[in-house]
Amino acid sequence: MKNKEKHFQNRDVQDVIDIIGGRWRGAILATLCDKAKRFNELKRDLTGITPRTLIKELKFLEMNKLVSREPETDSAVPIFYNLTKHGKSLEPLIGQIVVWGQKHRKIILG
Amino acid sequence: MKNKEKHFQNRDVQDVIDIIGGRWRGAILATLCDKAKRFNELKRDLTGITPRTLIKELKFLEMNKLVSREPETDSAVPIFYNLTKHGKSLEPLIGQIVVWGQKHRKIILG
DNA sequence: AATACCGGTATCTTTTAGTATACCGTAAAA
DNA sequence: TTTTACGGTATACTAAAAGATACCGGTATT
Repeated sequence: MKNKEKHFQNRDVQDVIDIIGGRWRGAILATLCDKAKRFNELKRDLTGITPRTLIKELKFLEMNKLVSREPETDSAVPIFYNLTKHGKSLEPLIGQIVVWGQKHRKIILG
Repeated sequence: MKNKEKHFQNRDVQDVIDIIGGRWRGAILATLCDKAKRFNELKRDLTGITPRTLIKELKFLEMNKLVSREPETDSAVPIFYNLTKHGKSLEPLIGQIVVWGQKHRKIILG
């Protein structure tokens, strides 16, 4: 197999799935594409998520530099979660995912 | 919020994650982007997968019309798994995922 | 005739992800 | 001053995914 023709490494795909996959991460990122949100705001928007899961996923996304929690300095000011610049770079990808998903639904149902 | 500015529905993203997510599905699809493969060939390429998991995921992908198992007619001819046309339509998406993943790795490690 | 590969299935155990629910300190609103 | 919202933490549980391992009938190979 020539290098030019070489295809995706499994790991490459898996790395990304590990990040945006799972029950909630894609949804969290997608809803933050909208705007920065506060903890309880997220909890309301992501119907059914428990605080434990939410905080766990947010921390994971923070660690992966996709989401920021601001201000880092303590107290007095309300805390907002937002996409980082890096997180925003996912937006077109998520957009394409959504488009494909809608097409897919038609094929499966139609 | 104007409709034009309306953002992704959580469900849209989740639907797709449900399909390409999970420990192996992305990898299976990615490796089938390469070429049609036989069961044991897939098993070798997807290092560490058990036959139980492989057959389960293949059936799932078949049900979702992303992968075909041919020939359907029984026996005598070797069985190949391949992407369907619909499955192939995932290829650009997977490509974009891979690109983003590589960029992401640099950011996390660098 | 024996061995090995193919395309799986069956059973059991472990791991992981997610759920349920209660609670806590702080701050602002009523 | 009692209540409510915020931003979580703690503990315990459950269900789903995945792994380990053995096995099986059919075909091809030696």
